[in-house]
Amino acid sequence: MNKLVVVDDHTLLSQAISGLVNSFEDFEVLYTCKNGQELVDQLVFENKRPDIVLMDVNMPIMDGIETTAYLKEHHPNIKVLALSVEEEERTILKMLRAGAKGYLLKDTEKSVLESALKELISQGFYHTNTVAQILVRSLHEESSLTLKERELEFIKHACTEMTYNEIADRMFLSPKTVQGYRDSVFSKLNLKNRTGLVIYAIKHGLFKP
Amino acid sequence: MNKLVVVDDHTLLSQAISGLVNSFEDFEVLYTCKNGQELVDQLVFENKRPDIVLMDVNMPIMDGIETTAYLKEHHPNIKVLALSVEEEERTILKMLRAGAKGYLLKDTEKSVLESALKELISQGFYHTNTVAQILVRSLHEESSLTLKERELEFIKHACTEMTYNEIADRMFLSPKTVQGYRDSVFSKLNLKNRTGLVIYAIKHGLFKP
DNA sequence: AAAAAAAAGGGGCGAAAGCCCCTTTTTGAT
DNA sequence: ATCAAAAAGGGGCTTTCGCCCCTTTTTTTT
Repeated sequence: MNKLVVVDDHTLLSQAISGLVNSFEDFEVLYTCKNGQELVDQLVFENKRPDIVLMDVNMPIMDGIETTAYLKEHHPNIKVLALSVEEEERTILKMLRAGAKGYLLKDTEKSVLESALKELISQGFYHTNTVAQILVRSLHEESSLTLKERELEFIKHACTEMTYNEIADRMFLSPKTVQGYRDSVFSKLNLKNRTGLVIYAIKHGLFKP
Repeated sequence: MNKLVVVDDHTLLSQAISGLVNSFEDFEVLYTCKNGQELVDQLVFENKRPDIVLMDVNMPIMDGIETTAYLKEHHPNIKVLALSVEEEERTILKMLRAGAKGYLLKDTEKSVLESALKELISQGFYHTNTVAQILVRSLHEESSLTLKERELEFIKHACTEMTYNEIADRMFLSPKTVQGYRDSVFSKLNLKNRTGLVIYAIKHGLFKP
């Protein structure tokens, strides 16, 4: 019997999915969580560790990407199957990069869910044609996650005690444009704040301290 | 003839000092500045480079410590003589660490200023007994600039995407206490914001990225 | 030439950061 | 036992951040 946990802030949906999964052979849902934090809290109990987590991407408190990254590091045996309405390439890539073993759109057939779960157990991963295409495409033609020239410039300036307004002055741009760079960089790299950006930049050699 | 520049936000004072210095043999004041930024702006002109800068510590825009550090890096030939009302050990040490060749209190005799300037030219530095004592003391008994254990802990947490409130939770402290650590760390290391702290921490091995 | 991306700019708003001030509690040393 | 610190906590305020939204301008593609 494969143990599952469903993580989704929409309680109704997570309960509905639980029922569905329980109707599959060899699969049972241990419990549901409203966000990643709840899941992390539950994982301290040995008997509450699932084999698979059905993870929503957009959640409050601790979102799917963050939670998946956490699981990858602290519970590498738990397989994450992302379940989302998001069709955006950027989001899908972020989830996969965080360590998800598959990515399902919420409007897929229940039979697809079942075969996805089965393949997850037997193969270790499951990817629809769409996702597979995106994966391949991301190898060639720069992905939407790639940082632009101007954004890289911005990052170097952000690794400084300058305020964004001062950075705007230095780059001969309006403050609003610089804020735009910040927002897109945060989104691409899945960062919460400037501190995170500085650490990222140094880790990846974008800025030498 | 040794060329001087006086940098002080109190125009009257800087003018008075200029007059005084001009009355000394072998010394003349080129011009005065109201803050470090003005000085930096002037230094692009070859004929405006002084031998000595009489530098106030507390100034708006760009303070004495910052300006001295800038000069140390970009104009190492220019000698900075700090001139301040600040008697605090921490401030004095910060100025000297930034590269000042001497530190005079504003209530010293004009004869002391004259001999300080002369020694600055002949010896390269000038230190009163008081300052010399502080320097020696700072070698033994931990200086007030030394980071405490708890502050070092805080710094590690600050190199994270956590907010200060989250850091407080993690350290089992009130947010206000953590804010206190931030303020004292900023003051001791002469930092403007958390970005600066992260860079400092990584540069000095307090945090490994 | 038309359509589609990309780059630049902007409004508004709540949360976080930063900076003064100052008090209480704990701890350590004489 | 007393006194002086260091540590912890706090009030109040301004600025900066971060995050939505959305428009205009420029460049690229077809």
